[in-house]
Amino acid sequence: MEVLQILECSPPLTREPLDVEQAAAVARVFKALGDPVRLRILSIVASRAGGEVCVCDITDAFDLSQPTISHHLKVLKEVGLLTSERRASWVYYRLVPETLGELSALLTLPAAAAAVPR
Amino acid sequence: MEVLQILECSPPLTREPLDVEQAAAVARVFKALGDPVRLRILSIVASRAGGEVCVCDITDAFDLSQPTISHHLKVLKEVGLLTSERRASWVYYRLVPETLGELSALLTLPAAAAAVPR
DNA sequence: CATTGAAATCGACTGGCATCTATATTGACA
DNA sequence: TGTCAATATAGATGCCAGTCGATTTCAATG
Repeated sequence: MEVLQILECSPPLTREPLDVEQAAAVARVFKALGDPVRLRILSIVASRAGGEVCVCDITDAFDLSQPTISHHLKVLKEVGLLTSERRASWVYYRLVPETLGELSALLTLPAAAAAVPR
Repeated sequence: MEVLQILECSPPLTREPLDVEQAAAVARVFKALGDPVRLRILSIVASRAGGEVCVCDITDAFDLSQPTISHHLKVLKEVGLLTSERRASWVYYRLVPETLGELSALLTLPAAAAAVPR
């Protein structure tokens, strides 16, 4: 649950080695991203104007059973990449931008290395 | 092998949904990052001044067998995060910064969402 | 050319994960 | 309150992945 807090304290990979605890927490998040279905789900939610996506819309986008989609949503939620809110009969998921931002920062290159000539 | 090329063509997650092929390629890389041992290995290599790390140094940093470390290095190499070079009896691994950079870009938030006030 | 040390490959074991079907829960509404 | 639709949970199954010990490959060097 405190994945985001650990992410906030983890230095970029290029700065210093991760300690065991940091590596475990960060790996949990990347593992969640390490499935093509979850990546597509995340990109659907993250790119949706308005920020919200109903579960039924996500399910329609895949050729998978409803429980399977529900499982993937749960995984993404558990690692802090998504949140959900129920309104009436429907559940809406939205991105947690902070978590994605921390991950991006973790992978950021130092300015020198970022310049890639030719 | 063309993982880097697909990464280069993949839009940020917040921009538009990934297609099936992009998601598969990107997931391969994130799956490689989804193991705490590999994350630590990567951070050791990425943060090393000089850019190079000998396998023996990596092995020493873990309480795992040499074949296990070798296996993890192979995984990181297969997804384009590391390269290796043999010199004399030793093999040196170094980071492929482009791949890390592409991943970071993939997770980048639009400027508006990136501003996270306390 | 034999030996030694570094690293990779092989084969086996085991635990975990993606997926499914079936069932439960939740909320709306007649 | 009973039914229906949307999600979540439970349980089962088949496969993949992390780890190990044993072995092989490769290069240096005596």
